[in-house]
Amino acid sequence: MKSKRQQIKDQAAYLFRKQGYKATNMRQLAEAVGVKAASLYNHISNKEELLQELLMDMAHLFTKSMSDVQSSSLQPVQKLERLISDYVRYTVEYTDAISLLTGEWVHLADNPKTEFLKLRDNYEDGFRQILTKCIQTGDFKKIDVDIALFSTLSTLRWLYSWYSKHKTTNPLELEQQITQMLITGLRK
Amino acid sequence: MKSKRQQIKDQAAYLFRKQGYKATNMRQLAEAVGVKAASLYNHISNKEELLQELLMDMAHLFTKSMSDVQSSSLQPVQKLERLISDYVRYTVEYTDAISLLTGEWVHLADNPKTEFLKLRDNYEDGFRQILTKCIQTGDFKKIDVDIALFSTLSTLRWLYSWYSKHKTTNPLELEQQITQMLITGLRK
DNA sequence: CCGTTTAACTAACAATTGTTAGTTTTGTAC
DNA sequence: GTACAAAACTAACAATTGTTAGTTAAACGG
Repeated sequence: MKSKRQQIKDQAAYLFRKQGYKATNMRQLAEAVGVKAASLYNHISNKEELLQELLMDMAHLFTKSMSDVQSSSLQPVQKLERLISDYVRYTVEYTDAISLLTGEWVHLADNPKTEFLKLRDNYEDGFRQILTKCIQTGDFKKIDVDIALFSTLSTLRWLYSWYSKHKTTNPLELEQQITQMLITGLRK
Repeated sequence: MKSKRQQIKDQAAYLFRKQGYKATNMRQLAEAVGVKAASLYNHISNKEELLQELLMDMAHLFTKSMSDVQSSSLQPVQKLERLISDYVRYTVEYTDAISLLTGEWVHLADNPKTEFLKLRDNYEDGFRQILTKCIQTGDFKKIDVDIALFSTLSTLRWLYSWYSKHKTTNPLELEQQITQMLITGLRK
């Protein structure tokens, strides 16, 4: 059974996603949890802590994914496929929290914001290095690596919204379709 | 010279993008315009009107782009290329306002929200029809059309954030790189 | 049972919010 | 220069916000 704290975080993720962090107030959150607003403070210290933890939980997930892939002995293209696979899995499992990565981090205070963006940048850098390797080995064409990085990450970052509308698709097939789309493109 | 109303809208777009609609207050907006908060109401009727107009201006831009392409006699693949080209142009010209399309529409009241989403859905439908045509003609492989649509639109919708970091790239080259990335993929 | 901790409640606070009323200044047409 | 409209200002409002204080009820170990 889930701790009250986790229940609060889950509801917060749901509401922050649907309405945005700033537009969600503690009374709404409390009602969703089934409690009065003041009672929330027996389990959390303040509103921003919720956003902070939700975002950081996800950021650490991706940091782990990246460092696992980096320290593996896979080929560059396989590394890329593994990153995509992880991303799809996380999106399916933590749809609400993942959705916050897109825009809600701007509401973090300076310190946690900096920390969050550092992790985000590290992830992007790791991704870029792997893409670069894929080009060097000749597996990928000599496309602008920043464009490739941007297009790939965009697709992955929007995945949660797509998944919300197509929950039926099974994750494995989804992952394969996306990988194929990104790697071989649209043209026959 | 720009009207005061337009100046207010421009600053609103900038602040809404940077901080979010809910996190931006009328006193901040007023200061950015160089005026006291109450004076804004000589030019606008309320805060939400600003968000509404910013979003609707963009939505109508895309609606126009789509209907122009649809009524043209271009080949399906050329139609797609034209849509991408328009999207890049708009992104470069209206970066701030375009960025609001991503997440800030949730703060619209029910009525304008419905209207906005209708236009958005129409655009997506038009896009899907063109992609379907590209597959039927044999120009594109038989990929899941919803995946192709989703991946393409994701890349376009995130473009504003990429452009903000790479303002140096000229739009035409950007458009060509993105088109190539989407259509021929990464693999050599 | 009892004593202690945990977690719920009510009530209220200080701050911030969008907006309005009323007034003064600025600009323009004659 | 006077009259009128446009647009700025000051001051204040009602509502909403996150959070705290103080208190009561539930849960639990001995």
